[in-house]
Amino acid sequence: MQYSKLLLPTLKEDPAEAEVVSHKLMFRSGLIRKLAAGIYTWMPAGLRSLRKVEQIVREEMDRAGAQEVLMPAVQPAELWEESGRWDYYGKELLRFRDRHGRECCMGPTHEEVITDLVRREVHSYRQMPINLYQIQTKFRDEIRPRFGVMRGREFIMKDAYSFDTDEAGAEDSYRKMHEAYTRIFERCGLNFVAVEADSGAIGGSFSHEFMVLAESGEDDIAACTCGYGANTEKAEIKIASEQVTGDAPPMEKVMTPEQRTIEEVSAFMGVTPNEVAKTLIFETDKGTVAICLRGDHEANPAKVKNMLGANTAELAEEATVREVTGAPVGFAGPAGIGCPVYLDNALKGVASFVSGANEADAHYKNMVVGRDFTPAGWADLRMMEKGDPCPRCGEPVDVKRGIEVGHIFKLGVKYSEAMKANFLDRDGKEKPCVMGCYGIGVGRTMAAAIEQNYDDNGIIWPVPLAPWEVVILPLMDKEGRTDAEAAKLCEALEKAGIEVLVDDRDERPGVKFKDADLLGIPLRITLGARGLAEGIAELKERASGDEHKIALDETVKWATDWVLERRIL
RNA sequence: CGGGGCGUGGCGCAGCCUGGUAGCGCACCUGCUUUGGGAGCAGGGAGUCGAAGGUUCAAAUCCUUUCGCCCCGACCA
Repeated sequence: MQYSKLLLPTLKEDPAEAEVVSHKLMFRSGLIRKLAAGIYTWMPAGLRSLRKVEQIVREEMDRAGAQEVLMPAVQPAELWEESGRWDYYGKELLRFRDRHGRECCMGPTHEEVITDLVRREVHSYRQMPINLYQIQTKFRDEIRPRFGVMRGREFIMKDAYSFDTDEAGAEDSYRKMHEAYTRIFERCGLNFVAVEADSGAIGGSFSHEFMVLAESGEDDIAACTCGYGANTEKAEIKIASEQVTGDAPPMEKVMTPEQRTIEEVSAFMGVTPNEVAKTLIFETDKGTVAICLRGDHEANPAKVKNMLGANTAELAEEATVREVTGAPVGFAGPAGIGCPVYLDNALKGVASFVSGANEADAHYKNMVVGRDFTPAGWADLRMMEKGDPCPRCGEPVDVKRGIEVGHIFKLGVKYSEAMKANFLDRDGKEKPCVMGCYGIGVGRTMAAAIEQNYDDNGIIWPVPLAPWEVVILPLMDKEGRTDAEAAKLCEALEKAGIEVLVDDRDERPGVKFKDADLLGIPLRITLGARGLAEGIAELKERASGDEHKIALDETVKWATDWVLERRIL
């Protein structure tokens, strides 16, 4: 491939709008261009990498016995009404009407479509297990798209759906996907972990997320040396559940004008934040509740939802807070509040604490559970933190940042029951299919690879994802020998099955070096007048920076071997 | 949606406070020189200053409205 004929526009400067490394580098190196918020065009070089991720995904899905299909992007509202998600899915679902006034949406996911397909075509246990997947454009009207293709509104996703006759079969399908995902991310050259996760809006009984470890990740994951890993919103916190008691003096009201935050209140009262209980008001579809946590802990809405069996749980508006507490925001407390109060288990370790008095500018001290108020219940309601005990082995966990590149769910019969995707079993009885669904963000995986592999000069592609494996830089010379050698070398390498980019542009050497680094091609071959005079090519590895002077007639073999060793199959 | 910020040649920005000629760097085109880490000189093309109203002799600049985009919070591959 000749650079001079490619649309590969590189930029010297970072785009003003980009924040994270992968977004900056994908933009600067000409891989993507933006059309609108969260909507991107894949440029030729970017598409090559994207296709490589897709191809790895495709090969591993096929290897796991899944069959590729391609479903429509536009979906009729009726299916969503049937599953119950037309009302439930919210504004993220882009809805519109066609010319006849029929309601439609852009598919954010395809459980409805696939379930419809399977209920029409699969009627017997003999046709299962079956796993169908596609690699297709999804649209989710995110409130705030960001980080380039990492959180776009339109994005490419691989989604797979398995159908089994029973639980055991479904678990086997799930395990196969877990294995396939592990292979996929290994082949992409990524450093990742699979962690237990909350199943959220998709629903279902359990799920795992595949997380690429990177500082810019949007998720916190708890990891333990014993092998346990979980999203911190999912991670179960097991602590001593014995209530600590002490001889606390009677509860006493203290005036605390303008002291609202935990820091302010604890400083004012002369206690540490873990002796203060913070009270948060949540509005849920099961009613308004108050959650009490130790002052230094963070509330976990996912656990609040799960405790109540609610679909939604959001921090309440100021008006609601005033209504239940009778005070401005900042003075809520468990005693005398106008809604049920649930306490986080960690408060069992606090004999008496400071908390809001549900009155402007006032807090109580020496507050004791049971004596001064009666909670509606105790539960694990907070985010796991670094140092909390591992639920499996009890050792302290570490917390790291991760990018969610894949998520697998065991769905059970949620959709098949709602949409009557039934089959006749061996015993002649009609039963709902047991489902699983499995997603991979294809573009996000590519961006995650960049987040994990870059330096000041640009991208450092893992060989399996690089748009080209080798770049040849013929430097200018008067006789034009370097161009001729480059063309010869390119042809020979391509014949050997290597993907080659020749920078045949009429540019100065510095420009070619900079662009080659920026684009992150794993192996660079420089052909200059100096080297040619000695009969050598200069090879440089992008990742390590190691340089090798190789005789011209051995270059093809050397480079081919180098690349083949690094392809992960 | 709440909070903060930005819209000026393709990209990155200055100019706006204190109205009066639209400017800089990169990129682009032509020529000459140069050629091992983003060259130099000369010449050139390209902007209804996001849009619409208003104030004014005069608006990129002041006022109003509106659209778009980015960043911080709640959602997710």
